[in-house]
Amino acid sequence: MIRTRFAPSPTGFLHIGGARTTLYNWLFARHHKGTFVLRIEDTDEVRSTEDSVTAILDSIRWLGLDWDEGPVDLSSDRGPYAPYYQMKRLELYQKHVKELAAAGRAYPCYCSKDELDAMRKAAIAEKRPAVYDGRCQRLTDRQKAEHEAAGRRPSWRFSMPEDGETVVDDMIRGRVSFDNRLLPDLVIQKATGGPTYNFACVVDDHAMEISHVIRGDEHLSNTPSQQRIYEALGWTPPKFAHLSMILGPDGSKLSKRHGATSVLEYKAAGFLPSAMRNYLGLLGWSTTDSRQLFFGAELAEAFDLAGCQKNPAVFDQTKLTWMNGEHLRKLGLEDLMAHAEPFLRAAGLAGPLDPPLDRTVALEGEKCKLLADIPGRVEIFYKDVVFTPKAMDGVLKKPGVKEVLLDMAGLLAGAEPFVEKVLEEKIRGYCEAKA
RNA sequence: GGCGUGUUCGUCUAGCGGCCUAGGACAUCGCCCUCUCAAGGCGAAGAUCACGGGUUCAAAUCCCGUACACGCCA
Repeated sequence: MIRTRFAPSPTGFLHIGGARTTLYNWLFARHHKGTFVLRIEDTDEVRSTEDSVTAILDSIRWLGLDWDEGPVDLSSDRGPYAPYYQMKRLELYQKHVKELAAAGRAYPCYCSKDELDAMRKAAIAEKRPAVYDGRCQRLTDRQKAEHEAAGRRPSWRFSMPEDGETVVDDMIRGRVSFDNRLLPDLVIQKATGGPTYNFACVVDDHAMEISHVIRGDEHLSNTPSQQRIYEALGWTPPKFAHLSMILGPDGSKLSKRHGATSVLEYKAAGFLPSAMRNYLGLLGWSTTDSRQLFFGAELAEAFDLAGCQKNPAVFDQTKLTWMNGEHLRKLGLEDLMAHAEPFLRAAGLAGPLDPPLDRTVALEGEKCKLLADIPGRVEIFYKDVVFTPKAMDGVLKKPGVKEVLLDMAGLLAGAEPFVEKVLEEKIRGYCEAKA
C-alpha cells in the first residue's frame, strides 16, 4: 500500500517549493491509488504559529490537493494515526528516545551552544571535519551527576556507528553513499524535551506507515542519519525520493526578493489551481514526449518518479502565465465567470447593477476621462452583477459572451503590470480617436 | 572547511552508446489573419550537450579530473 505525506513546519506561508513537494506526494499517491497524509511539524515552539497552519491548509486546499488523513482545522484531525500535529505526540518521541538510551544508542549531552561552537571552530582550524566528537558519550555517571547538580539540562544524541558507510538508495538520485565517520551524533531530543526535526520525522513516518518519503533535496544529507535511526529502532525505512530545488531567475534559491513566492499570492493574482498544478508538475518532472498540457486527472495518470529531474529548475512565471491562459480557455462559461468576477470587480469593471459611470485614469501627464456610456456597449449579467468593460469597447463587438469574458479574465487575472499596460494602450487609443 | 548533489538553446525539458547535422514547449524576432486579445497560422533565430582527459569503430550518453552552482554539517 502506497502512503505518502507532506509534513510542513508552520513557520510561514506555503511557498512554491513546498507546493511542488505537496503536489508530487499527492500525485504519487493518487497515481497508485494510495493514501496521502498531511502532518504538521510544529515542534519549533518559537517559530510555529496558528496563522501559518491556517495559511498552509488553505493553500493546499486551494491547489486542489485533498489529503486522506491529517488535520481538519487547528483543533481537530482525522485519520487512524491521529494526532497529526507533532506537539500532540511528544510522549511517543520521548518513549523512543528512552528505548534508544536503554539499548545504548542514545546518550545525554551537556555541551552548551558556546562549547559546541568552540569545538567546531577548533575542528575547522585544524582542518578536521566539523563533526561533534561524541565526548559526552564517554561521560561517567559521576560527571553526569555533576552536570545535573549544576542545573544543566541535557539534550539527547543518537550514537552513530563509527566506521563503514551508509548507503541511501534514492528513487531519483540512485545510490548515494556516506562515510559513517563523518555522520554526526545527531541531537534527537532538545534540552526542552521536544524532539528534533530528524527524529520526530523518523518516528512519525514509521508510526504512520509512510511507504514513500518524497521531499526536498535539502534533506538528502540527513537521510543516512535517519536511516541509522530506523535501524537502531528495528524498523524498515521507507523509500526515499529527493526532489531538486526550485531557483529564482538568478540561479539562487527562490526567495521573497524574486517576487511572489507564496501560493496564496498566486491565487490572489488570478492563477487557476489547475494551471498551478500543471506548471509545478512540470518543474522538475516530464514525460518522454515532453508533453506540456495536462487537464483534470491527466497529471496524476501520467505521473511517475522516474521522470523526475535531478538538477534544480528555475521558476518561470512567464510560462506559468501562458499555461494559465490555456487552462482559462478550457473553462466553461459558468466557471469562467465565477473565476473572473472578483478580478473584474476589483478593476471596477463589474459591480452592482447601477455602476458608477466614469473613471479617471492618469496617463503620461494627461488626464483622460474614461466614458462609460460608449454607444453600443455590452453589459453582461451574471447573478446580481453586471460586467461593464468600459475600457474595452473594441473587445465587446466580439460575438460570443464567452469570448468577451475570456478576454477580460485573461486581461485582468494573472498579470497586474500587463493589465495596466493594456488598459493604457486602450485609453490612449480612445483619446486619439477623440482628438 | 568537510561531505553530498548537480551542470543539454535565455527558461522548462527530450535524450539512457550509432535514429542527434541534438527534438519539443515557453519567451524572442519576422510575416499572415483579426472588431486593439495571455487567441490562431506560418517561419526564423537560439545549445561546439560546463571544461579537460580517457574508454570505444562510434559518446550529450560510460569512466576520471577540473571549474562553477546549490544543499547539509550550521
